[in-house]
Amino acid sequence: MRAGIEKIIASAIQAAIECGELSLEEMPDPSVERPKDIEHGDWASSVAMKLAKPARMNPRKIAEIICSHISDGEMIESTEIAGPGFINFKLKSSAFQEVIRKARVEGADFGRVDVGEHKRIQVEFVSANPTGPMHVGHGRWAALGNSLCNILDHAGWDVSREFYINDAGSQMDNFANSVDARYQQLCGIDAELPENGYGGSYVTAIAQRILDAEGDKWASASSEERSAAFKEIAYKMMLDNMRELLASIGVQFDVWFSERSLYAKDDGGKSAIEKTLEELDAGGYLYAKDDATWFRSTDFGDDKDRVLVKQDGSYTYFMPDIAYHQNKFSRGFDRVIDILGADHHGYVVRIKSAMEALGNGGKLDILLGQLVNLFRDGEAVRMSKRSGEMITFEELIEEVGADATKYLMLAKSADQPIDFDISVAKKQDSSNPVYYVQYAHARICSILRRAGREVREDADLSLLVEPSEIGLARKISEFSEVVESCAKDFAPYRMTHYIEALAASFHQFYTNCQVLVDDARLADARLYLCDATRNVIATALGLVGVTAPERM
RNA sequence: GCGCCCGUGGCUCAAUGGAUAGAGCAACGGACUUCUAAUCCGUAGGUUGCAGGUUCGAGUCCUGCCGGGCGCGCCA
Repeated sequence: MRAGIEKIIASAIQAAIECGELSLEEMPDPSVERPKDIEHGDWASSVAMKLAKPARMNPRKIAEIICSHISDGEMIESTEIAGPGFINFKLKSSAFQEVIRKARVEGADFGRVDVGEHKRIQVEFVSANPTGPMHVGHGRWAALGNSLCNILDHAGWDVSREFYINDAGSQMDNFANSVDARYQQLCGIDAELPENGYGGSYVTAIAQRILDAEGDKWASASSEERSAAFKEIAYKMMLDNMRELLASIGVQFDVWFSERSLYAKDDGGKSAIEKTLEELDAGGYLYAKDDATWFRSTDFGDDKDRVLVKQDGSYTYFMPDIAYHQNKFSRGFDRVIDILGADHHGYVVRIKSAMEALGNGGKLDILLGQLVNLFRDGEAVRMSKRSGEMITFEELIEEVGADATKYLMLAKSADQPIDFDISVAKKQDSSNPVYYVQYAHARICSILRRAGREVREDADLSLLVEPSEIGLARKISEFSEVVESCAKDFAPYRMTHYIEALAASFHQFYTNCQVLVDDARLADARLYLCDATRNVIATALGLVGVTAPERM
């Protein structure tokens, strides 16, 4: 639709230039937008105001010239010049009828656009350490990443979802030793948690599961043997747990990437990390100081250089991260997105510097999300009353429900912190937008059931002339633009706002227009509109990762 | 101190540089013998933190303040 209007304006300007009424160095951007106020038409252009200076003319005069070259064609009902020089377009109702038809016929493909041009994009998100349960912040990234991927796919990208498993660092040993200590304690052996060990009750639960499955046979093994074995057992348990939890809320990953693979030697006897290090060295970005190896990230705007290989010869966490990102690009992605918590923002310049040094600058985007604070009845809570420990994402889902949790975590821009009030999120009333939009869907399904007949393909949509019918159609027509905008700005929250506006348009229509009326032709047209709306709500909710219930 | 993010009705948030700054919640007043009232309609509520600047046009961009969050390890 937008493209159509842009074309009309561009050719009108072209025509004006050709007959000498306008003189311009170059063609301007058509500057087409949706007016906020419906009084200003369906579409508007501010191009005349932008041309005032280069064309050295009064903007209203320019608007008049442009308008005189616009032929109404199939879409435009009328044009109007308003305010300082806006050109306002009113569309023919046939344009809306066409949108309604597409909205129903195209099903889950409605609103697909092609901003991605089938290029490959990878989104890495959640990537929670397998040494502890997912916290509520991870839940936000799960909701955000999943929805972003859905939207990018709808916008024509070839999307790959990835979870990076930090399974190689010293924290894994620490975790294994913590499980070991609990295991020994369960066996009646006097053992103490390592310093900085993991004290959470889930560690004891894992030890208990090992004890249940394998008995106390490990008690007599050497602590090295035990630790090595427990590391793998506990790791698998944690990973399975996360995988199941994420799958249960509809978040699936294409790739679970193990950090360990970056240490694996290839045929030439070198690991990915070693090769990345050599590549950086060949580029002249490394130097030695204080028995450590440093990366000259200040060359790329970082405020200090970063250590890659420590004095003791081991790598900093940053080193495998560079190799990992390099690996992503080696897999041929045109673009790569990391979703991280705002507490990692210091890391952004660093990793981007490394990618620039390795020739992949500009292809990496890092989406920082602000943190989630939990409340209950307006009071801040961090700890669970029951366990006395941090409230996990799993507990939150259990208490609030996956749909409401995901929706509410998605509904705010990523750079706004979220104050998530559990008691508010649990309310199933008008204060909760999740139910507002789901109710619209259920209401439509109810009408369709009541109708007792199929929606007619040949319904006469020209009978839809009431303001709330046109308003609903207009809202439906915006869908593909919202998809585009969300995809371009990596901003799924806009989709939730759109769904709420769409649901509101439907509820208004429902109040103003009886669907199942005696006039069968009118009823058919309205049923058609209902079914089209139902499809758009379901599709949009699918993009945000929330279910569209048929009954409530 | 330095860096990143944020300051918009009482509360939670919107607003690709565009027209009279919009929704929801809360408050108040209306609408169910009619397809789901988890809904709709109406009223009230604002100097967009402050001060400059750029622009035909600034909540939006730039500079400087004020206020809040987060981060500044050879931890991960």
